[in-house]
Amino acid sequence: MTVQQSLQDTLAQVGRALGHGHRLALLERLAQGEAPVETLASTASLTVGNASQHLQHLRRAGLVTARRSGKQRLYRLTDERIIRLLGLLRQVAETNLAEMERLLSQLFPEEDPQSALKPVTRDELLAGLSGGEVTVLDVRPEKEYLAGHLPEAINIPLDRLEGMLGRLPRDREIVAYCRGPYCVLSHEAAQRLRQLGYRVRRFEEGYPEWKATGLPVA
Amino acid sequence: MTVQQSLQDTLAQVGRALGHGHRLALLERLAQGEAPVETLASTASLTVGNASQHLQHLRRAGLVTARRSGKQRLYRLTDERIIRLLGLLRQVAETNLAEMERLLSQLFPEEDPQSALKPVTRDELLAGLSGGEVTVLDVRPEKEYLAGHLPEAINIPLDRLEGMLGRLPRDREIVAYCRGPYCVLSHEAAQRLRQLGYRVRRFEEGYPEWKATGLPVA
DNA sequence: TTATCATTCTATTATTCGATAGAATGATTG
DNA sequence: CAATCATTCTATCGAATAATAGAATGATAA
Repeated sequence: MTVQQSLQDTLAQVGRALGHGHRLALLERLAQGEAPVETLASTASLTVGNASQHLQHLRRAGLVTARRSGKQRLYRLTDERIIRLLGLLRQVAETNLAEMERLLSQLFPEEDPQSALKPVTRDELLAGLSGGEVTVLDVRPEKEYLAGHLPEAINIPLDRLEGMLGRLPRDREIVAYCRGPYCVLSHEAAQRLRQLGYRVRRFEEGYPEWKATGLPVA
Repeated sequence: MTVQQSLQDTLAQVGRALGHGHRLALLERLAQGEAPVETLASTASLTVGNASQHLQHLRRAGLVTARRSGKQRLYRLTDERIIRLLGLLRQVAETNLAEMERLLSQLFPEEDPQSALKPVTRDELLAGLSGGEVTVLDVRPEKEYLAGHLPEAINIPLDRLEGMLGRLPRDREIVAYCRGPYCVLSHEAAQRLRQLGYRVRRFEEGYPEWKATGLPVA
């Protein structure tokens, strides 16, 4: 076994860590911020034991680390670059696998590229923000909002949407975002708000991607 | 099984494709340019049958495609982004896994960051090129050189180094590059040339990374 | 100190994956 | 059309991986 091969095997260990849906789900949740095993397990619909094992796997691959806090153990991503890695994985999959296209059209049925409802790109959002023309809406749970959010974003968790309409402007364009490109919270929110007469589009990325590119967060 | 889970499983398929040393070796060779199965098998030290199976795996994950040419089947990467993906994987592994550090210090023993021999970064090379101060040396096999190389690079395959010294300047700084960050050809060349009195350092990346960032190639 | 709680560790079992050898395919050459 | 060549496909076996349940750890709270 040459050094070259050992290097490749070590790299492969990182690749293998990305090679299971449950681990990707855990990473996606961790991209929102650190969390204890139980939270991670429940958002990924896993038993605690199983989640723990997958987290060990991720830890050995250097993708996550943990710190103690009371009797909990809080996991977090070791590195901002892991979010970029996941983003690239998505891009490569989207452009090269027909299966991805099929699944995405299921997830976001009416967002074909011709539609006026197609998601807002990062550049469009930045332009709208600096021009002061848009209101930014964060529809994630309050806990995730508090751990970090886009500048000047208003937080209305999806399940309290109807009760907090007062905080949204009727006359301005609203851009809703949530956890990431495949998160449906902002999509759902945009649909419901449109029915009520608001002008809303969803952001095509999420909070983690925004943060990972070095843009300001609050 | 929700759509979200299917998406994650599909992404995981791409991750899993990166999760085996042999497949990473195949991808690395493919990053130099398209090649038939036999070439790929021999550079990765695999039997043709085994290489073929791994290539099918990569194909299903959307990372490679093939075209016929005569009775050969030429494989290539589907996407420039795959090179960026591999680069990120490396970066994440290097910063988070102690094992990587250990292996790299074995591969490049005298290149500690304090040394004057530490590799040339992309920015340094670009500066040297535009200033016309450096000679660029490509030590890959001629075939790979002909498939694409850095602008104004001189090709001297490592195994013909001593016979072609006449093409190298004695008074200018020489920057040697090869297949990628973990390729030892340029390292080996630099060592041998230094013994002969040339001023040589190696480029910290390789041809594929140069090309993938959109820099000009010949 | 004991009890409790979050988490990890340790089998166990079922499933998937990787390597090999040999047959099958399918394009090209004589 | 037969022979050859590059590659893929199929079947098999051994190795690695994933899920589960239950025991063990180790920090905190009573």
